Amino acid sequence: MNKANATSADVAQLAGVSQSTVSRSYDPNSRISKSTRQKVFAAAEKLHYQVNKAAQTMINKRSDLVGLVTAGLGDPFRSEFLNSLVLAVQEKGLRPMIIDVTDEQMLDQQLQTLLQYQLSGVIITSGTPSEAVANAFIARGTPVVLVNRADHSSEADIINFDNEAAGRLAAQEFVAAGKHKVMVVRSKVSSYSSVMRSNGFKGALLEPMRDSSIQVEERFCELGDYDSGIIFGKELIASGGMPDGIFFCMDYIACGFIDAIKHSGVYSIPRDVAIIGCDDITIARYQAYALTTIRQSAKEMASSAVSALQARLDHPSAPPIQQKIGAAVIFRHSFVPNH
Amino acid sequence: MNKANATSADVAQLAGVSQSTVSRSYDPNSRISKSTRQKVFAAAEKLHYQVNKAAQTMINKRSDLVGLVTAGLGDPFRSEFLNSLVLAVQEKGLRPMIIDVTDEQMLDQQLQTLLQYQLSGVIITSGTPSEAVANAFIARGTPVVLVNRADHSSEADIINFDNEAAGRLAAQEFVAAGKHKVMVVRSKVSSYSSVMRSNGFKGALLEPMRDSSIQVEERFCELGDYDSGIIFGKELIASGGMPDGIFFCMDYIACGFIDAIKHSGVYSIPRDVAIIGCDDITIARYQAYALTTIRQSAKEMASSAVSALQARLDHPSAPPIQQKIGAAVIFRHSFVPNH
DNA sequence: TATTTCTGTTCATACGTATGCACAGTTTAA
DNA sequence: TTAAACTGTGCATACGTATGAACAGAAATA
Repeated sequence: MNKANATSADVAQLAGVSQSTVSRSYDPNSRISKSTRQKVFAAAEKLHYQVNKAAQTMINKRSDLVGLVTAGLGDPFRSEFLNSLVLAVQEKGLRPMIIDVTDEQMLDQQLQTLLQYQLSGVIITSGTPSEAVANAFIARGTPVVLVNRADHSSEADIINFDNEAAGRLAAQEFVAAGKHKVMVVRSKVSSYSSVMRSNGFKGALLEPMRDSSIQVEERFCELGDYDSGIIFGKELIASGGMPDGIFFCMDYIACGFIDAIKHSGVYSIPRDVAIIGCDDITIARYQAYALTTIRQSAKEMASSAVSALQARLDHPSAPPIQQKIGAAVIFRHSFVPNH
Repeated sequence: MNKANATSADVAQLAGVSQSTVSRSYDPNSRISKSTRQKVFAAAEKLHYQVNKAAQTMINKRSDLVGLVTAGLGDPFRSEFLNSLVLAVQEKGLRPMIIDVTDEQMLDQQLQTLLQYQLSGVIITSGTPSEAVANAFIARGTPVVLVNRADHSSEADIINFDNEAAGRLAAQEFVAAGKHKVMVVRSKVSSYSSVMRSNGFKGALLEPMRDSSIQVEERFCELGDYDSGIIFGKELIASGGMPDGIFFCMDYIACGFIDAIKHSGVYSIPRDVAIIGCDDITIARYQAYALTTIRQSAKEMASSAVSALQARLDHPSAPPIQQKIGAAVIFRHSFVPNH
């Protein structure tokens, strides 16, 4: 059994036909008699024949491999998203190849070796330092899908969560709940998504038509992670001036903030300060956080991205697509609307 | 620029040498004059030449692709581990290809198509219904590394977290702290890891030499996730008989339990009941949980697995390796040792 | 019946790389 | 000085598949 794999030639010999007939048997549009096809399939089964993708790739110039470019999969939303991407890719009969470009030092080298594989397509997720990556693949004629990225220049298909709408929704909830002083918090390191969310939030509160008895302020924390949320919370408690509503551009930060508040014991959530996050990461629903948040559906984003790629493979010269994925409020304990 | 990739023949022509000379230029053990090599590299750079992996694979019978077989990457430990695996694989100049076999229905089909790629190796992680997967690859002569799996029969290399030691460590801590009545909790669905952890825990407490004034009981919850921990906690609170120490075979369950306890307000952690988890997932350190736990180093596991694979590639016929990765207690708030 | 269309198959070749073999030129050994 | 060893390069081929072209026979058309 520890033999080399059976080839189509082996199958051909066993079935008593030519190699080309074997190959054509697997093409549904080919003119092959039923009896011959049966013979071929029987022989193939007996030999456990599996097509050699490497050989196939040489001819098709396509490997059915899809590159999923990401900057780490440490944080929960990213890994959920990647999980959904993997499943969606698999469902289409393609194979996901992960490319982690966390280490920017290695980016160039990574990119070089990546071009060696004849990828069918590349899906680039947010946070990636990827202008270069995208361009390199587009130059080679490999389809590229950008997810949650600012880039507009390219010929790539683009899938974006409706970040502005997310911010707007949060703002509307605070207004409807009669809040007087609200804050929006994002990380100093400006990611496209966070900036748009913050803009959406501020924009909705600064609309000229609105009688603005509501006060809004933008604040920053160091990074977009849990620890930054803790630090931000401690500082805000110490400095005073706690608002009655805060919109965090990332759930992660919100969770850190909540822990800081609870630990201090000074304020109560949502009575003194109501909190809305964004993304709906897994732990947002945990009782310790019970975070009201704007959901970004990882599943929906992923399946849209893969569908876009599939469409591009089917129609390589179609005009680029640009698609927005809707936002929705998920109510939990950290903010409760007036009913 | 939207051209087909340059081939070694193109490089050869530009450099004024033969294709075989180009190929040999990239082999450090080949006899090539310095001047020729320089000419070749210069030409290659000018044409942005990158070797075609598909063609290379046909000759080498190796794609440098490593299959990472996993059952979903939803839960935090799994995704951390996968993250480490991806990085470790990339570091060796190999490429990670994810294979998610969550859907057992598709397993067979997945497996079939997988064999089409000439994978250099396969790393199979726990929870995978993978006896079949492993055997299929071994039969084809593809190296297989099993991580945290019970399988012993095969010719694969095996990397295991020292699950028994983890359980033992937890038990020893409870003994040293003078606990009287302890529990070990795992999911009904018996995974290899959980069973071994539980056995290690019970074994350490039932040693014949020990003067056993300590009472130990094993309990089960439905699944190995957060929600099961919540349910388990509620039931235990309702039924009474709260022990003074609980070892959870998975951090995940422990987090759910902690939330259930806090929500009920009846007991205090760690005063009434001390808690030790296992794995050290990301959120274990969050203030909401501050979980004392037995760390399973994802990084260490991953780099060991990849190193084992690398060794196997270098020496295909070496005897199978079996390696244990050590456990260590991480102290946080849910259990504080007497000092 | 002669011609055309259709069906089912085989032949031959291309994809891009690595490598055994042959060979010419150069250096070392005898 | 002649033989032997070594160095650097090119030629030819194999890897396994897909596909255009050719072709033989059957069926349909004129």
